[in-house]
Amino acid sequence: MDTPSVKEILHHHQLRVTSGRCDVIQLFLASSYALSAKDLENQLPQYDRVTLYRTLHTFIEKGILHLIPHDGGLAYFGLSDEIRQLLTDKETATRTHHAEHIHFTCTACGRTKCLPDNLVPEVTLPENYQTSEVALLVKGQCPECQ
Amino acid sequence: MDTPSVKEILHHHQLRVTSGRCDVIQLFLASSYALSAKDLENQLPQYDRVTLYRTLHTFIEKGILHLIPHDGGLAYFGLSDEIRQLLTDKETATRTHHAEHIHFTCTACGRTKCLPDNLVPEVTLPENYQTSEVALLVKGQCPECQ
DNA sequence: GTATTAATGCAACTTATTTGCATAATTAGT
DNA sequence: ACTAATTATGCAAATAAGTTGCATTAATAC
Repeated sequence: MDTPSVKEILHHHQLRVTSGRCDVIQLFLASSYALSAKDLENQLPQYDRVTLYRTLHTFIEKGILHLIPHDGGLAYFGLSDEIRQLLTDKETATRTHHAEHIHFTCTACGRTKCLPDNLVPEVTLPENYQTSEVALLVKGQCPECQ
Repeated sequence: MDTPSVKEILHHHQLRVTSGRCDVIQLFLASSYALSAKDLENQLPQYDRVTLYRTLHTFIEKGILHLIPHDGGLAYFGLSDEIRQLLTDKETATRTHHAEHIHFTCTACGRTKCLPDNLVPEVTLPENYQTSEVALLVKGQCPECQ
């Protein structure tokens, strides 16, 4: 059905290995851009909308995907850093893990990409605010659109 | 109907002065938190849903409001910095204008607040990415929830 | 291979947002 | 202030996004 490592990911999270879940993970791996539920529907029409929504929720809960902050009223998802590193570049898996991400949205093609999280700077907030997580969203033009 | 300065804002943007638009601006001024279309519906039930949606869109186009990046499937809006400064603290209107914002979402009460944009740090992106705008989203606990 | 448990698909529902069109209100020019 | 021109509003209805219940099917543990 699949490469062994995708199955491993599911096993490690106590999830049954189904073709739907494997296809969803593969799609995220292949796309390198953040995807919405709508994107999944379009690219995996063999599965019911409801199944895709439930898969997304399950993956969020298990930490396989994360929600990507976005301007409009559409939820976007991306592979969490741990998973991406496990499945693609095990060599670089030693780099430090922040709870922080940089997301880049191209104003030309509209796509959102997860960038390496190694350049998130320190943030200072007003008094009495406690920080638990920092998300950095950058808009501009991506390499493909220049 | 209103304080003169709200009317001025509408005039400056070539928008007709209507009670709906004034009430929406007043609501944003009063709330100090980001609001969704649903929030407007709840707090201004005298206006039709459609009117509120259209008002939000008009204000976005004119730069009176901005969309606030958000995790989930709901669009959130906040007064743009220019407007907020014009209407609330003209004394501090001399501070530098970035195209940058800090938004703070409290994990306890769920509300999102626009913070002063004076502490957005420099961001370095990979090669061939052009930055036009940086949005910084911080999650944690707000002063009221501690 | 069977029992157990979890995932899927379908139908229907709720919530979010948009569009068309007739009516009402605002503004510019007198 | 009065009328014409133009824009905003409300209503109805449509589309889009996301959810829930339940019966069926598939995956796993033994």
